[in-house]
Amino acid sequence: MSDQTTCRRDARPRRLILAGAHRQPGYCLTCGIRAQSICSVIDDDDIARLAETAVETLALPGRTFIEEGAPATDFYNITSGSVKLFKALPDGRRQITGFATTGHFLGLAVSDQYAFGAEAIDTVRLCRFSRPRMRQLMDDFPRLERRLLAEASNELVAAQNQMLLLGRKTARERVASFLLERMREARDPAEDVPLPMTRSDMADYLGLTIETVSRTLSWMRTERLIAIGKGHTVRITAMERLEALAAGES
Amino acid sequence: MSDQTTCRRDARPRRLILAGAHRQPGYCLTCGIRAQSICSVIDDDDIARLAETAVETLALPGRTFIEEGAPATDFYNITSGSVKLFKALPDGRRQITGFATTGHFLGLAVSDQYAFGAEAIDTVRLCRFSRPRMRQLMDDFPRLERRLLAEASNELVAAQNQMLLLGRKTARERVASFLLERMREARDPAEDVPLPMTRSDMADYLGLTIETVSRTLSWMRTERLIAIGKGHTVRITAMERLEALAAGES
DNA sequence: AAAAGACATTGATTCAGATCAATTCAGCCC
DNA sequence: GGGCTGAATTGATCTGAATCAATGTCTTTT
Repeated sequence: MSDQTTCRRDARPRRLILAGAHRQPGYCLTCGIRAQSICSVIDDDDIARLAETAVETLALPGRTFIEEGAPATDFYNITSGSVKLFKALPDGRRQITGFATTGHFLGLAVSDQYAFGAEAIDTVRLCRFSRPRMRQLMDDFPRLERRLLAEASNELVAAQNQMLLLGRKTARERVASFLLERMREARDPAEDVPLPMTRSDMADYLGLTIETVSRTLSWMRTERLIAIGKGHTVRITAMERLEALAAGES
Repeated sequence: MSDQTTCRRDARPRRLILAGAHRQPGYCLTCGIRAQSICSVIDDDDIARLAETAVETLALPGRTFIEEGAPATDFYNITSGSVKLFKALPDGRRQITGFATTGHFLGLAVSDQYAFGAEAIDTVRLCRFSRPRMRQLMDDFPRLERRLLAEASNELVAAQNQMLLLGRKTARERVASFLLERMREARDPAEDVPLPMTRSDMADYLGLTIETVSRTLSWMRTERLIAIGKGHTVRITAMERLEALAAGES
């Protein structure tokens, strides 16, 4: 009976992915707790009521599943994979406003249009809700609303950090900040930081060009701050100095 | 008896400013509706319960009432006046992440430290809550939580726009975007845009220097896009061209 | 294994905006 | 009105990152 108070459920064709579907790590939709954890607000009755509210979809790498400016009809929860969020100018200039991974919510707009686009980096599993359904869910599960507020607050803090980076940091400081952010994001055992995105994505995230990103990474290598590994990874070899650089202390 | 369902209340020494205190326009704390409007979730009993939850404070121009990195003990609602929010680097470089005016909430942090500083531009009237009190309020009034989520969503959209501006727009595009934003913010009858902040604030908001801001405004004047008025105002004389410039179409 | 294409690095040059440096202007307070 | 002070403008020069241009290095395909 312990499963009755657990968020984890197996996959079925059309269902609400509460968490941990496909045996991958995930977050409870209503409380934000990791997949295997107990989630007291959800029981079998709740799950039966919710079963038909969401559609599971798959987005292949490179697929833009949210178009900037399009009518904001749906709301998404990322079940696995990672996504880049961006805004663009008419002449093609692009700013990546953030990366989102497993457990993140997308499409929370007050406006009736999406304010940003979203594109799959690798293969992404998504849980899609209609907007009225989402409203219903928030009414039925107040903890969901609290969870969304917490996530929005965190994103706001991240956005403010990014504004400081884009408005006032040098190229070296930007790249250092980015590497440390990636490290914290992907809490691997070692200090090997995975960089699954291209140089172009890094540049569009940091407000630089691909050449400057590349040059800066090379400079960091010659300065023995990092070691550039095989297959889009970087090892930080002088954490203290990199942190000082990212914080703008040099 | 119609006052029982109205948010508007007169001022008392220590009280929750629900809205419209001091006969100034304001917003209902729980529903976000303007001062004079009906707010069905608040009645006299609620008001009695809430009466002692907040402290009204005054911040004089230039006063920093939230210190970046300080323990996040309080939560604020701006009752009147305008505020600049900012982050700084150790060497003094500064990024203004936004301006907040009447009705806005500040200090909504998941972390236990403030992620940004806040300084009064003019004289600011504030309604201050302790964090536990705020949590209590959110439990008692679910609409407050919804209101905060809506505000956070809007701020997130604004933050994404600002990231695009800081990462990818030219100085001219930045200043044009800023003027239009100010115009929309202060929906005056005429096209006279008030700019109460200094050139230094504008520069720190747009990721530029004061010289570049000044030069760009002068250029816009010679190009007959704007007319610079007396006492920190600007009149937009070529809306279409300015909008095209802000959108990056030239 | 070779070819093709995308992605990444490195070099040379340019330029938008920063920095340094005077003025000029707008409030203020006697 | 006449200094006084901080803010704003304007000019001259410099520089960090962009742009232009090869070259090099992975991946995928066949």
